[in-house]
Amino acid sequence: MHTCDHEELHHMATEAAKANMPDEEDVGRVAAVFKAISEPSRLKILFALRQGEMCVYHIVEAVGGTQSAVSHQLRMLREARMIKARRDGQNIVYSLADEHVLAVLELVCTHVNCRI
Amino acid sequence: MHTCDHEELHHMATEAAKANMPDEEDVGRVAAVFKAISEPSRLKILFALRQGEMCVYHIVEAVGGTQSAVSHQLRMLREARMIKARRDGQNIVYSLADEHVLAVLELVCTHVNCRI
DNA sequence: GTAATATATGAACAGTTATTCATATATTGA
DNA sequence: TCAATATATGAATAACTGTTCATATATTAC
Repeated sequence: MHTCDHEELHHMATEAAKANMPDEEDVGRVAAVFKAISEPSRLKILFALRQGEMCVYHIVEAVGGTQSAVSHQLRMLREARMIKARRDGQNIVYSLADEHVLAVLELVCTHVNCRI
Repeated sequence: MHTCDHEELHHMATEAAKANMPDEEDVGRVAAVFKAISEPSRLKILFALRQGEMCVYHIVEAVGGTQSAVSHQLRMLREARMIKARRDGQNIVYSLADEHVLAVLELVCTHVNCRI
């Protein structure tokens, strides 16, 4: 049996934690969002799109890498609803999905002392 | 040569994006934070610690899994400065690192329509 | 000192993921 | 219709990551 100095306090926290734990599905959806923006290559795309909407060719120019790789990454960001796409003639134009995206980026940049 | 309807506008965005892109090291540090909280198992630990500080044994109780797995996860969260640790006798007591952590969680939960 | 408890860690394996390559789809202009 | 351009995608592979198992470290009680 486990004991620690703050046994009762911690045990109450444990019970509360279990009671207030989001269900597996919600945890998974939140994790998926973080996973989408946890790779440097995808993160760069988000940083680039702070400047406004861009088509794929220009995103490739801004962040580097091949068209194919960027396209795969764009799909993941789109599926996580971090960016949105619209067609404009031959081009697909991407932009940040909503204000949450920028807010999260800014929060974490502050957290790691990175000025953006 | 690439062309699109908003050629000049996009090109300016591309140039601005390159100019304002954080350097590789900063991108990496931001990505590392998101990576740390992009696994359901680690995310659950953060959700659990919303209730207050807990020692490892109680975290294991709250989130499930083995002591070893949880311990590995705790290390990653600690290295990403999402949680902090203090020793209390035989126990190591963990808690959320600062207010940013909760703020980021709440933002993303809102984003995916998950009430926490 | 030893035993017991709490936590951490290294190595190995299994599962996941990012990139590359080749190719497919969609749009435009002729 | 066909050619050119822009973007997307399936499959394969290489790199990465999470978990498990065994073991190590640190603290307390005796």
